[in-house]
Order: sequence, then structure tokens, then C-alpha cells
Amino acid sequence: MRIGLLDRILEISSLLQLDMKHAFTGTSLTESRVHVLWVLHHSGPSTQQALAEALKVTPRTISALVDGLAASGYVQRRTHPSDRRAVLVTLMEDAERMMSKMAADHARLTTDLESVIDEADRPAFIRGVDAVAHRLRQLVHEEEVRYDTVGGSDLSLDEDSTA
Amino acid sequence: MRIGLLDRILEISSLLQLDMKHAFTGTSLTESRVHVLWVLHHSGPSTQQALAEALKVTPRTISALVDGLAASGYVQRRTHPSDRRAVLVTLMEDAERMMSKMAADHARLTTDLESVIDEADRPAFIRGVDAVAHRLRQLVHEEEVRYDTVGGSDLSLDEDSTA
DNA sequence: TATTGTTATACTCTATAACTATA
DNA sequence: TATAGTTATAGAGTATAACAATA
Repeated sequence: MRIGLLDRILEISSLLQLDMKHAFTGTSLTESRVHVLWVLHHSGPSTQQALAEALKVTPRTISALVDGLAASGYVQRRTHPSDRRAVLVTLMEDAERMMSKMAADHARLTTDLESVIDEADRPAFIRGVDAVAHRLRQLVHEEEVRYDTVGGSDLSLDEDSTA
Repeated sequence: MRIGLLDRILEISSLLQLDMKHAFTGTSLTESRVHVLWVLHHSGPSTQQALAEALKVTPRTISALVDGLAASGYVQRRTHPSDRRAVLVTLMEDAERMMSKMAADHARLTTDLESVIDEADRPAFIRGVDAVAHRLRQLVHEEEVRYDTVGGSDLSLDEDSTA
């Protein structure tokens, strides 16, 4: 067995990450901050709770990310119309324009990547990707259940402080 | 247009990352540290320079990662036989055993993921994955060249301090 | 002079815990 | 009592710059 499917996918993941990283070096943007902007662009003004769920991080982390984005003028915290505890993180106009450009780049890259796959292979390819994604969702979900009940893995040398 | 290829791949990436994260919560291991161990397991004792190249981070970052791994007993710094400036980061015996288990898990997951793809689709699927990986390598390489010469992107609101 | 790794410093992401204001 | 967000604190990853020891 040479290079397996998993290694190929991992390489693609790391290449995509590199691609993102390159796109933002020299700016105040980072992957996490862009992730916030991406959610705002697609969902509209959102509470920090909603952002925390979308990014799967704690609310505290969102506070820090929003601080950074606000300092650079990408977003603004606005008062929530009906809940005075909450805040609506809102994209500024320039940032909205920038995100539209980014979405266009995203669509362009999608087309680009699809175009390098032989047309005859595409349906099978998409089926395969969906099957893999579905299986991974299943596996991650199983782990989350196990994790919430017992937790931990046997892959480490660390002392097991469960005792 | 519904969900495009790129979004599907990005979802798979994030699921794989989650999967890794779950596997190591509760231990002193992290994705970066495991990456170091993985390289050591596959390449044998390595200088920190070599590790820096493999992980595409600065040597300084490797110092910190190796410090953490050494403190937990995963690796040891040994003297390089022919270059007294260099150090050979070496897997400890227990860690070596652990990495063999991890490699087995990795192989198992590869098989698992392959098995959910319809057998008739597999050849086309692999061709597609390879084509996409190849195209991404090309794109990242182009960016690296452009980045080394001019640098920066037009995707940000930050002041351009090139002036 | 160039290379290997370190110390010093700093920024970002992330988490938990305690707290404030509001529901 | 529960929820939204913050302050306080801490650990990890990362980077640049200056420096030591060795090639």
C-alpha cells in the first residue's frame, strides 16, 4: 500500500490552509477572524453566542475575536433590539464589500478545482466526497457521545488522573 | 448552485481536525506536537531544522514544541554525532510504541473511509482527489512565488504600509 | 560567513472561572 | 435561576530579532 486516501485528503486540507494563510499574511486578518466575517456575511448580524456556536469555540473566545475585528474596523457591536444583554455583531460596509469579493474568489476556486477533474469522473467523485463526509460526521458524533460520558483516549503517555 | 466541491472538502477538513482534537483532549498532546511525533516516527531522529521544514514553521517554534514533548517524556534531545551545533530529537520507547498504535489507527481509518465509497466509484474518486491535490499544489506554489516577490493581497481593509 | 539552536519579546487563539447586567 | 458578555488568568502556537556556539 502506497499513499492512502486519508493522506491524500490530509494533504489537500493542509494545502487549503496554506492557501488561506497566504491570502492574509500582511493583514490583521487570521483564519479565525475570517471565519467570523464569513459567518456574518452569510447569516447577517449575529449575537456572540451564535458566533460561538458557529465556530465551535467558547463565548470568551468570540469576545477576543470581535475585539480584534472591531479594532481594525471590520465589524461593529450594535445593541440588540429586544435583548439588552446581547449584542449584534455587524459587518461594516467596507468589510461587507470585501467579503463579497472573498465569496467570489471562493466560487472561482470551486469552479477551478472542479474543472481539473475529468468530466466523466465528476459524478463518482462527488458521490465519494459525500460518502466520506457522511462517514466522518458519524465518527465525530460517536466520539462526542463517548467523550461526554467517559472521555479521554488511550493514545498518550500522560498519567490518567481519573483515579 | 447548492453546496460546491470546495465547501464539501472544507467540511471534511474540519471534521478531520475535530476528530484529532477529540483524540487528544485530556492529554498533553496537541495537533502540532503530534505532527512532530509523526514526523519522527516516519523519518527517525531528526534535527530541529528538519522538523521546522517538515512542519513549515520557524526553528523557534520547534524549540517550544520539543520543550513540551520532552517535558512529557515523549522525546529526548540527543547530541548529533557529527555536528555539535545540532541536536537529534529522538522518540522515547513508549512514545514509539504509541506512535505505532497511532499509525495503525490511521491505516484503519483509511480503510474505513475507503470502504464507504461505492467500489465502482473508487477509481474515479482517487483520480479526482489526485487532480485536486495537484491543482492546489500548483496554486500554492504560484502564491509562494508571488508572495516572495511582491507580497500581500487585496483582501483586507488594512492600511498598505508599503508606501 | 553561514548554520543550529536559544533567549527575549510579543501577538493570537483558546479555555476555565468569577462577575455584571439583564431576562 | 438562567443567559449574554466581560474581566482575570493561563497555556499553547506562532513570529521576529538578537545572540551563542559551531561549521
